[in-house]
Amino acid sequence: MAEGRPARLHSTATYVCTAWGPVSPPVDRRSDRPIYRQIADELRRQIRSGELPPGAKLPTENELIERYGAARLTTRQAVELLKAEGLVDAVRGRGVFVRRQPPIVRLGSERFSRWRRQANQAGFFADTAAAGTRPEIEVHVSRRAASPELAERMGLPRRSQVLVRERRYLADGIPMQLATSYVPLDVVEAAPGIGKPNSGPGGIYMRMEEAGHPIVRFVERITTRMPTQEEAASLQLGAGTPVLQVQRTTYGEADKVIEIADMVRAGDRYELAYDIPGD
Amino acid sequence: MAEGRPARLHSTATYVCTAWGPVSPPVDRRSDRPIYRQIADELRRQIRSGELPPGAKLPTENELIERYGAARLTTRQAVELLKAEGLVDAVRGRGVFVRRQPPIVRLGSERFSRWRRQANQAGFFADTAAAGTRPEIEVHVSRRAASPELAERMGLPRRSQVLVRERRYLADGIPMQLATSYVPLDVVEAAPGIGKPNSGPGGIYMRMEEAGHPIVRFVERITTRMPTQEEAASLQLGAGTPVLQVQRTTYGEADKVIEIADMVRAGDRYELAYDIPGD
DNA sequence: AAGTGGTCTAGACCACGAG
DNA sequence: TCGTGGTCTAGACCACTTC
Repeated sequence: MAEGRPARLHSTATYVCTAWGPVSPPVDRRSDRPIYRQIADELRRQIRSGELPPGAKLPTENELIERYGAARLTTRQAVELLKAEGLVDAVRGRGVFVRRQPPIVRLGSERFSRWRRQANQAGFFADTAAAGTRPEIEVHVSRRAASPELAERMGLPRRSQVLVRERRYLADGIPMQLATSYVPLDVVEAAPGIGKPNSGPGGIYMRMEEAGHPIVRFVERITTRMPTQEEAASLQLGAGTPVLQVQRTTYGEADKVIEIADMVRAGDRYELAYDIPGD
Repeated sequence: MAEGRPARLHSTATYVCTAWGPVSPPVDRRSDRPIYRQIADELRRQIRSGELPPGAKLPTENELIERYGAARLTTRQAVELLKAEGLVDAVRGRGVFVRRQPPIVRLGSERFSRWRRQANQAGFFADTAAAGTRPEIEVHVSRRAASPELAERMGLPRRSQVLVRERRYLADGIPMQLATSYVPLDVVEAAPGIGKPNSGPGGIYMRMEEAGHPIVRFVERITTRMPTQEEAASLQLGAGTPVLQVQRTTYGEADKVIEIADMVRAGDRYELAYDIPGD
């Protein structure tokens, strides 16, 4: 395309300004900064400044090629950079678009209060109710021998059997988090509801407290990292979207570990809040 | 290179096995999965399995080209994918290496206890002492008018002046976090040490409590995202490394906000832990 | 000097979406 | 059908590291 014609600035522009030079800042080919980074810098600036608001369409590859006089791969490298930064999404056949920020769910530590559990205001259903979204939970329950690491974390003898609850949580059909919980079998025997896919109103914490395993405290450990390929697919994460990894330990009386929960949450859809006493 | 010769598997391999087919799983050119993804899959598998342990050198581009019979750009795309996932680092002139995991600093909420403050065991110096590393803090102090958003967060009238403390924290010369704190001027007047770059033993929280502004509670809000270019440079983050963004609000008596701290922490160097009471 | 990864060009064919 | 982005090839020159 455009063979034999002089490079133009915008495929839809009038010719008036083409005689005066580029409208978009041209690349400086003598600069140490690679051309693809210069192009990315300019697009990034336009996104940050709001010239290209969320949902806006970036120039097509052919437009970038004409605008900056670069090869196709060079313009693609620029867009790849923005994709890795989580700023844009490419859709084959349509174009490249500035990413829209999804609504953020705020999880406060107050949602662990006993009052909430007893009022059936705890857990994912309450989280979605607060956000006005439709909850959906995929559950798989099994029993298996704990790995040495897991047994260590739970204070159990090696190779102890544990109940395993694997879940995927969705709000309005959008995957929010993956979670795997492990519960010692003596706790499950005291509160059989825990072993069912649907653990009933108030969730497994309510079942535990009904069965004489009051919850004394939780500890949550938080890290972040890029998702594995499997996590990115299961959570439908865009490129350049990290995950929050939350590892929760639930303690009953006498510091007994009554649950371990390993969670992987979509990093662009959650905000976690914690209260810390001043003394 | 290798013009006119049939593609071989390893540049250093004997010819014995080449008659039998590739040693590394070959790419399936009829598969729907792009070749560069197939190459990345194989390298990722070797990294996860420990065949390529942290610090190990990946095959060079020329080796990958011969091994998989692909073009140079195709093998580069595979390595680019692994870089974006944070699994490897490329060093010009040397090669591509499996990334080593840096030591992780665990921050527990107990470090906010009054006991720690009074024993001078609070803050970044105590964090590094626990980790056995040498602390370094770059501080810039200024005063400026609060933005409307900041005034809102602090419960101050619009355009109020606030003290601004901007810091960069390093441990053994490695950048760990960027932080900006805002303190209302009446608190600074009561506790002038807060306005000095070195706020003295126990830090600004100790100064506040000495000056009759006891700390009642903290709230920390946590999100994750990819760093900006500036943050990635300042924190010396490798490709594919997200950040933890922590926004802390410090409350004094009568729910007065006595400090706001916005922190950006290297996502691969921190683990945050919080205690949550069971009631 | 040789080998490594970084950048760039000029083509090609394909799958997908919209008109 | 046409324009879009996705994949792939076969070259080229460069900067940097190692020997």
